[in-house]
Amino acid sequence: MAATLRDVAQMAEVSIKTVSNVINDHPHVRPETRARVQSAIDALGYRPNLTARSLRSGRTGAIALAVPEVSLSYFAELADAVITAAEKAGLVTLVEQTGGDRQRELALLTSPRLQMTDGLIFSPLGMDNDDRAHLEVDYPLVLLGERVFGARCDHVTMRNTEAAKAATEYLIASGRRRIAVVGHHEGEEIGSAGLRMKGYLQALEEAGIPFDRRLVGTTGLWHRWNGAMVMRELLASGATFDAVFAFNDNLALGAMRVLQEAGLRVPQDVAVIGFDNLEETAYTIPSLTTVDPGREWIASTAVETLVKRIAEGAGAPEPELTLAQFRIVERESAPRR
Amino acid sequence: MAATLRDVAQMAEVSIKTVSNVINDHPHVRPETRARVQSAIDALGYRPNLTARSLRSGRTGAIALAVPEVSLSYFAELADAVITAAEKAGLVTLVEQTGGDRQRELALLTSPRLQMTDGLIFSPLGMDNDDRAHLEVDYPLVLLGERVFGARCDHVTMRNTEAAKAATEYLIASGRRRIAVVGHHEGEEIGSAGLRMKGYLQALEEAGIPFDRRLVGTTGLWHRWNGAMVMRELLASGATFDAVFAFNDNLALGAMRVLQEAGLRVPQDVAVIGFDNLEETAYTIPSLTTVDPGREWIASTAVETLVKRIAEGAGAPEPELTLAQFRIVERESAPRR
DNA sequence: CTGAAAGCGCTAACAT
DNA sequence: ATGTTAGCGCTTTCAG
Repeated sequence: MAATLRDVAQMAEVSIKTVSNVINDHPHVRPETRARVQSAIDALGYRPNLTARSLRSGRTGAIALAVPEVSLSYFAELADAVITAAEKAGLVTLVEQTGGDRQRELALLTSPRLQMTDGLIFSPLGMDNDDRAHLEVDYPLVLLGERVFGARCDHVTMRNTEAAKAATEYLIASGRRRIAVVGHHEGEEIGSAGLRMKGYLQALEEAGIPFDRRLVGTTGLWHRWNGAMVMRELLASGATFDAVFAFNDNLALGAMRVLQEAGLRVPQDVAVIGFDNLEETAYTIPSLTTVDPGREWIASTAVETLVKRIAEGAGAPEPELTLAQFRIVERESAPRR
Repeated sequence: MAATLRDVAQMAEVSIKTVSNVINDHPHVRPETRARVQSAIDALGYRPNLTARSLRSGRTGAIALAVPEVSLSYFAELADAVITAAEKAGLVTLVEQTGGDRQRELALLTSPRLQMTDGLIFSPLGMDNDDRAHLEVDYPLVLLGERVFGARCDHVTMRNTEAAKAATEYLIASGRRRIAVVGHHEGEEIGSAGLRMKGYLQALEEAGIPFDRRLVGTTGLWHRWNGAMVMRELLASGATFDAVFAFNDNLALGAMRVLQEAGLRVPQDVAVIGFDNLEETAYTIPSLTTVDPGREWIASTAVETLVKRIAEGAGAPEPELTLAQFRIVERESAPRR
């Protein structure tokens, strides 16, 4: 059996309170007493029981991170960043997977499993804007992503439309005029696809380039394979284009591979720009020009925001929407000029 | 303030114990009483306090998973599998990152943060065999990976040498004779590189193919970029080969890309086989033949083993070494014939 | 500066 | 079938 405060107190011949004072670095302990207590702690190999501490203090020292799947590159890198940021704040991270399934997402929000944590960082995929009432929960919650806007909780996300517009403008500035997109979701207004499409359209319009529906590649999923498939369709359709804006890096990599397979040179014949700045995009051949949506910043800001909410308890200020800075990472697949 | 057992008991006009019985599905509760309690629970929105339950029961319902980095594909997919398996067992998973750093790995083993969990699934990278005494801890621990063998704790891992031998034999059976390897670690005997190299050498020897040192590509890190670099060196060296066995999929993908860039056809001119069976290898072009080392099985077995240990407490049977079945996944980069 | 004692919310042994 | 009660190990008033 592990040693308890009581054991230490007994051994050091002081009260339990004094031991507690020593452990929590409270002042008002005579150096001499402190030393005696400390040696008892060492002798017994005492380690405070965090569960008991949690019960008493109402804090667990853990946060939950809920994502669709950690094995998807974007979420893997997000999880890495969140875990690292949480650790710096002295918190451990408990990872939940929802599979991007609306039912599981809603269930998670009221799961007793969350009781083990002080708060939740939540990246839904299956929920939509009509579900936003479900996000009014009685524990600290920070929302990520672009499935839901206007919920009464803190929300940290990226500037999808602006970033997509900038990506498109970047291609235009480098002299491209016929820019295909890959990853469109028909009829979607919010959500990554909808918002990025909007940015693309804005950029075209401002540049006076007519929108050509034949250059739109539609695909629900955004895995590498989908990018390849969509690009095959575009090529087969006979459409001509000199650049591709893929709505994420997986799509871009799949599309790029098919372009090369078809004998088209990237970037000479077709420039390719992605979105996400996954680590591996620096090492592909050619390396991928992409939008860094500020993933690291989002992760650390989400943790900071959550930590603040946890500290505040109730009676806190209004929830905020915070947007990350993005930047275009220029690499080989789409040089600036 | 959240409702407690007491509040529910008061509202339902029963004792606290009866409420507890209802919640824990104990028998000996009259249906009528049960219904009354249940409606009080619903009315108050009562949710059991897991922290209190933990303190009382000595179980937290959480396990820890420690990996180098969740953003590395292999560990991302491992984490996905572990989290999923743990969830099936009613456990949540707390993810810790060590960065593959020996000091952090050792520190983690004695971290108070583990107090929040019932046990640990640990995949070290920086530790070596001499550190195995550190794995004798007083909580349930399941070791993964191939950095440490013979420690006094359960160990679930893959058949590295056998699988590597089988991969090499597969290439030989398909008619290849000059098989390059990518990912060698000079002088390593255990660890993924050492064990896989051993399997490669065994296969060559049994087939009567002389070992050619010029076909060995050495690289400490196993990212895609390293595979590309090593392959460039091999090609530049003038060495000739008709197949490549890469010690993991990242290396294989990097190498394959460089081969194609150099105008060599995969698999016609050079066959490529990897190791890991990452999800994305099914979707590369060409798709990658690779060794599935049994990652899913390892994850679920690790969780099962840990659950068993947790249930047993002390006075338990000897720790076991369990090895996953592997299989060769035949895809385009190295057809069977 | 230190000690005594009251709980945090729950479970389980023991009573009825 | 249901009620009473003693802690799990800690923090934290409140006294001394």
